[in-house]
Amino acid sequence: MHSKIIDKDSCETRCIHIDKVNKAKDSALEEEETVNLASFFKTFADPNRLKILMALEKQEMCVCDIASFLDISESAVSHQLRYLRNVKLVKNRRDGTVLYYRLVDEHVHKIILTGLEHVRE
Amino acid sequence: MHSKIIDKDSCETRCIHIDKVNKAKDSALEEEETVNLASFFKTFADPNRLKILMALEKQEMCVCDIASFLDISESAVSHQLRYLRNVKLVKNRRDGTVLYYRLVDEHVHKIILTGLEHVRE
DNA sequence: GTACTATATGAGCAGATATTCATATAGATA
DNA sequence: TATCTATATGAATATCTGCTCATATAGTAC
Repeated sequence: MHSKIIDKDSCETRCIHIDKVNKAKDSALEEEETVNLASFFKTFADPNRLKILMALEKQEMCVCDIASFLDISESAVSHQLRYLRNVKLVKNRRDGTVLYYRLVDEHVHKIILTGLEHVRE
Repeated sequence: MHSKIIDKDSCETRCIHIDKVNKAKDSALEEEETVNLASFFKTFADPNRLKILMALEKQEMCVCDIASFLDISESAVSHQLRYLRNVKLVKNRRDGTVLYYRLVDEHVHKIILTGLEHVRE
């Protein structure tokens, strides 16, 4: 079981359990899907972005409200909102010069809740 | 409703809807808990770490198996496994010189599944 | 003991990322 | 029209992150 097997596709790679490696490869997601999934989690991996998402779960807010809430610059908020817009987690509506942001994804709540379950042990 | 209100706690901050800001502050998590939550999501935000976690959902694997599976160096894998050990998502058992890694958290599966639901629309 | 194997670890580095700052733009008001 | 307000955006920067490389360590085999 511990026999050394050299993988034929990459001569550099040492591999003890080729059956395990093959099983992992067979059940793995497509590369693109994995990258997208990691990218999705990255959205929640920044404290300020996470705070914005959690705040927007309760109510729509404008840029300067969020800046005041987070105590960071409006520019920083605007950059984060662009990020969240790009990944299609928030949308905005305009009322005069004010832009009100809101969540547009029903998975956000579920993701955060599941994460909280872990953090709280 | 659009009256300009200056927040008394920070004179620099402009704030249009102080009621919304206060509501956001009231329902927000503790700073430490938010940071921990963001940190937890960061674990899933790297493609290689995510692949390791998904592979370990199926079976325990040793370092060189994972390196072969991901086609990255054993050192890189070892660093990522240390990361995952530190955040208490994996544990290992020793058999001679070989260390077999496995998942130790039941939330991993749920988090990944919920993320996948989103990525797949 | 020595030699070998599997893994761990620290330093260094290249690329990513979140913020700041200065400037631009869209809509409101006069 | 000009000016003000709320937000957007690009460039620059400082910090963070994941990898490589060299070295160390723990266990095995002799």
